[in-house]
Amino acid sequence: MTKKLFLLDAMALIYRAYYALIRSPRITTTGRNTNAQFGFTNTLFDLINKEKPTHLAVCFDTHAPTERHTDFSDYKANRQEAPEDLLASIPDIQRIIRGFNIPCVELDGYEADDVIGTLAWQAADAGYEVYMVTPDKDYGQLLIHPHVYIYRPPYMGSKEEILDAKKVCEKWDIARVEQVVDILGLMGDAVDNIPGIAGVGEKTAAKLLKEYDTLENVLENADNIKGALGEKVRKGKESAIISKKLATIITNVPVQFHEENFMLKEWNSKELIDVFTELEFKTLGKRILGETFNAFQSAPAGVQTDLFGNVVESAAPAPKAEVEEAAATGFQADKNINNTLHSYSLLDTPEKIKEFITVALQQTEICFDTETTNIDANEAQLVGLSFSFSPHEAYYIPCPANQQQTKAILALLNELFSQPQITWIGQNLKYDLLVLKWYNVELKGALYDTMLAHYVVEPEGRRSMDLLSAQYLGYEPVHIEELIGKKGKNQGNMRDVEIERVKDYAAEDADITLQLKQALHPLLKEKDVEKVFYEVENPLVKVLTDMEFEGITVDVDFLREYSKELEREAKQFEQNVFTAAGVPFNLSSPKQLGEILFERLKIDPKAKKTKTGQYATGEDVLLKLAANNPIVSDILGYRELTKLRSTYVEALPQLLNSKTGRVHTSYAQAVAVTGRLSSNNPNLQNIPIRTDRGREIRKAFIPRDEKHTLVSADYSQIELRIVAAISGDPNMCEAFKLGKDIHTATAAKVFGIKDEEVTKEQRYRAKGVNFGIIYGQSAFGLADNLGISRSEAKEIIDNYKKEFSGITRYMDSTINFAKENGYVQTLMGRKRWLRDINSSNFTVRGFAERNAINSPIQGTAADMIKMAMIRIHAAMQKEKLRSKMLLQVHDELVFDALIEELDVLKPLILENMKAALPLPNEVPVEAELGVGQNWLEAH
DNA sequence: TGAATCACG
DNA sequence: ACGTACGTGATTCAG
Repeated sequence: MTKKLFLLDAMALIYRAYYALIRSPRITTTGRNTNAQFGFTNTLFDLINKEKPTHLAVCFDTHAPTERHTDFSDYKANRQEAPEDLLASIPDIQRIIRGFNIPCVELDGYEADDVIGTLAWQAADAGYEVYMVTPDKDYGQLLIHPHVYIYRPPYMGSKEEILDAKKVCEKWDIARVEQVVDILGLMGDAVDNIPGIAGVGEKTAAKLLKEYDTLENVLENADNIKGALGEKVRKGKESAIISKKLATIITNVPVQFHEENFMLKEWNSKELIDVFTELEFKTLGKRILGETFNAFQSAPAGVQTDLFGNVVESAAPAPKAEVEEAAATGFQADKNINNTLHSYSLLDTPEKIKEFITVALQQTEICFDTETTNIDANEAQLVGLSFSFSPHEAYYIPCPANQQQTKAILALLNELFSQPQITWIGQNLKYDLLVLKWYNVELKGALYDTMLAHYVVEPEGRRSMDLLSAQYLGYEPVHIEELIGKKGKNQGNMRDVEIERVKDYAAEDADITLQLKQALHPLLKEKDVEKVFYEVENPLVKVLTDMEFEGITVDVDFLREYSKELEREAKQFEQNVFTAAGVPFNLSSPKQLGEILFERLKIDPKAKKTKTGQYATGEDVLLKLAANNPIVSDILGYRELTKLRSTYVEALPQLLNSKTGRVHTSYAQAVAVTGRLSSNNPNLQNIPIRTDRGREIRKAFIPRDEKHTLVSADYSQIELRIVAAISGDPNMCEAFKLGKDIHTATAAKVFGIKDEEVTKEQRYRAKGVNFGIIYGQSAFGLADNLGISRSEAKEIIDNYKKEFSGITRYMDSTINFAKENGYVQTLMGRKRWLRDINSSNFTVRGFAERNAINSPIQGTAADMIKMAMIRIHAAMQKEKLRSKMLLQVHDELVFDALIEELDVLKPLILENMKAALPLPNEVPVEAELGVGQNWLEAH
């Protein structure tokens, strides 16, 4: 058997693991970030399992300076300090490596690539196949030696990749691997601060080498190179020579390859168990160490769940002697069970489907998933359905392109779907429900959406099924890209993929989702978020499905006319700006605009720059300059009109559904950390209203026909009512109870006058403070926002704090709660974790503190309207109304109302909105309702 | 792909 | 001394 040596570039892999999960970091209950430890361990374990190396070593860099640093002081000079979390992970990772009984190699004065290069060549000389495990392309130069390869572990959905000399040459577009150092010398490396030749990148370097073969030859012939490139090369000669030297990996480092040291040995399980327990690697620990790992786990104390997440009696922890024995022996883990032990059946005849239905009818919980032709559920055709009710077992029913046949299959399944006692489990069920609704299929039972379970357990970060599977099951499922290719114009269609492959993919999805449900289910209780999950999020799914199915009618002719008008006016503004500037330029480019305003016209000597070094030209900046510079109002005018045109007026008519001719937005139910919905494709939650020209666009949203009219109902000052209610501040509660205008009442208190004496300006300022409170604003921010002095702002805030001391108390106690518990929560128990709340960094902590104040307010409002939607939806069904709920805009609901139903519908909406979530301290909830021939009129 | 800008609550 | 309001999504430019 050939001997296979794997050499791991530790730091490169650690960095990659850390940043791969940066958007949804793994945090332990004690607040440690374990991205790097998790990712590295996963990679290492998968590698051992899959590639079956006979020999293995991990190479680290040391802190000692290398020859490269002494020769060239800028080397790696602009490399940023690694994040704290990442550095803290290194000792853990070294413990893990020790646990696997793998040697760590490091040598002062040399970098990991030098050590790896030297060992690789020695081992290859000794007859090994050597794989250097790294994402770094620079290693390509070492492939001069046959039997040495680069192994790039799987990353972010792409498969692992083994690079030989030929593949490396293809990647760089060069003829021989020897040229890797030449290309690096020419182009440099921004990460390591290797300069190369200024203005020469990868493509140019490859071109030069095609002609001149080596870097030295390029430099010798510099005088023959024409044009700007020749100039660059002549200027960069010296730099190129240094760069090549820096990029050359040293292969005669004083290390010796001794094969007995690098041989894979038995693991030190005790060490591994200790580290994994400490890092809270539950599923990963189990995957690597097998069932025995559970026996060592103390938390959660002996709780295990059965197939459907019900708590069952757990086995007693293993006796001490057994523990010692297991630790002493060491043992290899089972293979990835998902790959080997599953049974996925293809149900491609009516008989098989019927047989399946008979079994499925016995179940109370079934996991299912649809395969379709389109990511837009409203345009999708069904390609197949998969089901699972037992882990590692799943069924796939293909649906032919012939829609009649597909309907016949669905007719068979309808008996199953209409069972009221079955709970349907799925990941993002709204999608599947919507696809089925277009086939007239409706699910009668309750829903259990794993995406939403994860949302309430961990509202931040992403939750694609692939990610959840990796995180909670330690298993990487088949990626959809492997079937239909990457997103883009060449993306294929699920319909064209071989049925066997779709079966494996689809069945696995249902299987994994079922397992995910089991993994997530105990966390709902652990984190105490069951209420919001069962009473708010899951029941909302069917409501949103129906809203997305309906869509809203858009008056395209009106928009076309309006577009022309906006274009005409925008041109005029643009002309005015060009005239004032004395030169035409791209007014849509903030960069060019900044240069014109602040360098050419010099309208503000104190112009501020953004963090990227450009001039800031945002609306707030420009408004301050508007008084003295007439050009500014033309710029703002242009901005307003082009924004309206490109984002709404031109975009909306492109998004009409092919079947309905209406616009169907999609609501994201698991995106906003506070619990709000968000709307996309198109976003119908940001249709203009604040300016006259913008507001016009609302006229384009109209009822579906002459028998209908639009109804809009919105909560009045809901967030401030929630502040009053949960803070219990007597003055603010009182104002609401008396039905006062809250901003006027606030102004009266703050300025010490009667309600009737409050001026417009005073009310405006009080409104500013009220909003500031909701966001945790400072005096500076208030001053900036209201355009008043800082001292004035401070006085107002001080008065506010005195008059509404309950609110100040609430803010302080909320922050304290967050500091002690690490989270804040809404009235429905929706939580947001604030891991930075105790940070020593002022800015970071400040951000967390403002979140602590704002999230319960914004989140409670979100809970309330979601519950109102569920109630209204149910009441409309009960009354058999044919009017439809169409849109939700955070505190507003829009309906297509059958005119004859208005008398029933209006009170039904208002009463359910008000009663959806009663507030403490008897603070009343008010809602208002309007009717009109378009959205503007109704609002 | 990220930054800047701006639409909404 | 520092930076300064919460939550979203779409469009445009530019590297």
